[in-house]
Amino acid sequence: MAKWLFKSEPDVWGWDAQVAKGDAGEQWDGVRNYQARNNMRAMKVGDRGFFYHSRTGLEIVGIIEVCAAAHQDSTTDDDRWDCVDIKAVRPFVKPVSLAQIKADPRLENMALVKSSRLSVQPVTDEEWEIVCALGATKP
DNA sequence: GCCAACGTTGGC
DNA sequence: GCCAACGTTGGC
Repeated sequence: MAKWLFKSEPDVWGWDAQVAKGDAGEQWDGVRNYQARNNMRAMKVGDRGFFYHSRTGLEIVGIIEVCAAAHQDSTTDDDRWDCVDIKAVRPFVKPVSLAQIKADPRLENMALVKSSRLSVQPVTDEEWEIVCALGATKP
């Protein structure tokens, strides 16, 4: 099962808003970047991902699960843009900050560090385990 | 709020 | 198909 990372500015759409949606989840709309879209098209129901707060927060705050495969982004009529639905699984016991990730040599190749502007990113199984351990949270 | 890095657009 | 100009993102 593949692992991913979703970035959002908490002022726009944060972890609390995601949790409030419950198991129904919410579409991860508004992505207008081909690489991010392609990542979403590669997702399968049941895949898990990290939820990262960008700009304000700068930390991974929880784990989400993909609950619907890629479909048309309903916020646009442009059929180039797809999105998946995700739901909150559990919060991190200890949020993992960007500074922590940058300081850990095992995580130096994370897309979060290397391609900081990509809003939907793949995460390797190894990175997944390390970050969950840092967050004191069950993967 | 600033600005560097990146992606996209559009003229040629 | 190149590349300059522009807009957006996101760390600081």
